[in-house]
Amino acid sequence: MKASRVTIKDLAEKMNLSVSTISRALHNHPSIGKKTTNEVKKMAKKLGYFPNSVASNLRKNKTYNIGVIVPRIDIHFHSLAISGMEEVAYKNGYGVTIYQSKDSIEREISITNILQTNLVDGIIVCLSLETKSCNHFNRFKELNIPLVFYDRVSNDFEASKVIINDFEAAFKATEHLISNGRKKVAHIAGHQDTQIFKSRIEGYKAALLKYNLPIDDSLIEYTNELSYEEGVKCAKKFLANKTIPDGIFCANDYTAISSIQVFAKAGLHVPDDIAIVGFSNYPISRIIEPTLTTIDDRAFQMGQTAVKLLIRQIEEKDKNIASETIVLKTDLIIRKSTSNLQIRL
Amino acid sequence: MKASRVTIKDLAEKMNLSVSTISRALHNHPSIGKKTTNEVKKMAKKLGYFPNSVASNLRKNKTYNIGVIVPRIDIHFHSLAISGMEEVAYKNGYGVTIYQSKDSIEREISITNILQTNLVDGIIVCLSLETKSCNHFNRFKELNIPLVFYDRVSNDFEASKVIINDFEAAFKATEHLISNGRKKVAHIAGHQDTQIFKSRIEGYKAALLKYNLPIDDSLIEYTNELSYEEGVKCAKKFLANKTIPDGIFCANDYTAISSIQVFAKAGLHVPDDIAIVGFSNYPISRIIEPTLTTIDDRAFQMGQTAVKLLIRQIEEKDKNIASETIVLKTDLIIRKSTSNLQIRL
DNA sequence: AATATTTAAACAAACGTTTGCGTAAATTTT
DNA sequence: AAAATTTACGCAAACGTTTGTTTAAATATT
Repeated sequence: MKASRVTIKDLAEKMNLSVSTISRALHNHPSIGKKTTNEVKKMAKKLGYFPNSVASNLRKNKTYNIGVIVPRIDIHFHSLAISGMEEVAYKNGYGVTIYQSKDSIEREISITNILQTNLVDGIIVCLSLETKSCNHFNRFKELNIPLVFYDRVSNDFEASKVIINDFEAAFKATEHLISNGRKKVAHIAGHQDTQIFKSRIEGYKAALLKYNLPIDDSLIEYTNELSYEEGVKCAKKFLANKTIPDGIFCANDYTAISSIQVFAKAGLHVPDDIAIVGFSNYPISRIIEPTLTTIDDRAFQMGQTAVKLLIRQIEEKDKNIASETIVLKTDLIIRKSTSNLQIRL
Repeated sequence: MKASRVTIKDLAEKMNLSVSTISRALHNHPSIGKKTTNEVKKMAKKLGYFPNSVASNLRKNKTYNIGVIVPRIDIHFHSLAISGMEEVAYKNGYGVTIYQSKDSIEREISITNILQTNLVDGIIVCLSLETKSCNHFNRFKELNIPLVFYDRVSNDFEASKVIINDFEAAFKATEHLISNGRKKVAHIAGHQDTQIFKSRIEGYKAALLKYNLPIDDSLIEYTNELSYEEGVKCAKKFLANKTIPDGIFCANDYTAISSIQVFAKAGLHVPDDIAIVGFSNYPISRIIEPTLTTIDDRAFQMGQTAVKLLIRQIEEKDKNIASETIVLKTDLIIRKSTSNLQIRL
């Protein structure tokens, strides 16, 4: 029943020292004698003392806690990113508290309220799909709480950002298809309110342009969520098209996989008849048959980088570090869904 | 530069009231007049007051924070579970701070230290693979901090637990294969130091026993991590076996999928020649061809339930609630990898 | 030996809340 | 109209640290 923790005060009484001496001893403060310091530490261990970080936080006005807002945790991209965040945070003595916006702006705002009362040292955000304005993040500037965006970032809000070059990645992916001999390259696009999907379609178009291929609107299908099911629909539309594509660049892996399956079922061969490129390098992409050529979107590294940036801003707050945007290199991972070495069975 | 927050004290001075009155007004305490209460709230809003939860936490000795230790965040099972946790926690005004043990006992212990100093209100743990003893959790009993295990739990440590009935699920899965007419049912097993994988193999054996089928050791393959690659190896061993199985119950989806692929490549038809059941109902299981019959392991619900249990214990701490073990119902999701309605092409 | 300096520790305030207790003023009861 | 009760608020301590300032003792300097 006696669940009361051992405090510095307890140690002080036990050792006939003042609380300040105990506190300093535990932190190796030079003005405390070696002998006392060691004795204090020994006694602390003996009594099972653990610092109360809440008290320390209050006094120091610092929590060593990072608030993270993600759309959903169970999306592989985000869970990987969070894993990267946790890793770097842990190494630096920070904890990460996770909140899901579930792509709702209302919830995103509500979470910012929580973060504000919780006195987090810094914030990492991947914006919800519904977020148009970032006004609800303004207060963190006033409060001098650093904020780093990753993946879905705001162009209007000045803050550090970690992104990949979606344009370039999409360009590379499309170029890969073209250099593979494909002339009718289609695209399954994401929601155009989101910058990253806009960039991907632009990269796609730029690649067509560069190689003097026409931009054919009937070869572009738009989806809301890039779900597997939507991918099936898009692929079927392509199948029913006047000009059936011989290559598809899909804005994510799920739609790429459904495309593979739809076309295979229709009797077309992937990649011989139609080559397919996805985006994200989800685990499934190396398992599906044929294995899927895709863009590695560096989720883990994105998380790591976001926290590194954030911690630097937290710990050099006085220096008023300028925000920076870090663009991670993406890789095109070439697998069998575009490999022209594959021999038709 | 002036990044100082508005405090209760500021409000008090501004309104010529005492801090205690402000505090009470903000909490709708009955002993503060309606008028004052409203005025205080209005002023709080006007000045942009946000409570400092750290101060409140210190005073109330409660953080509304739940510490979660998972092996890895980017494993789909855990990210789903965490999503469930976050959902319930959020609804109840709690935050979840996530730590990855990375299946290392050393790290798990180190995290418990952090949680102890952080004064979390409760803890949720899925044990690391290396964890043999739970002594490092004992202190939370002394500190009266509730702890709930999920999935990988300890039998020796008295605490609330949320699990599925792995034995029963494995039994169901195997029984399904048998009732499908399979006589030579194999099993790809996980590491036998982990209870859940032990239970699964036992359920498998019990089903064989019930239907008077022999337990053939050559039809059981053990893996360390149930990885896709290991699954490939196991499936190939089965292929090279004297008696090639006509059904496999795999302890997870990845090995099930590699089995599907290995057997298909070998010219066998799934499910006609060999039927395959997985475990977990990963997203990939409804995408792979043939779609995979599998056990839904209720990851999301497990997370929800764990937090519900935990919060109950936190909020009724004085009542000294007895620990309970909740066993979630699993579902066998029948798909094409075991469907005998499938016609051989 | 008197003074100056260094060393080691104590004092006390502060961080922003919450909350038990006390107390005027307002209201009700007799 | 005096006493009892209720209403509305203030006082002050407490939560467990951290840290600027002070102080006493020990050592070094003249």
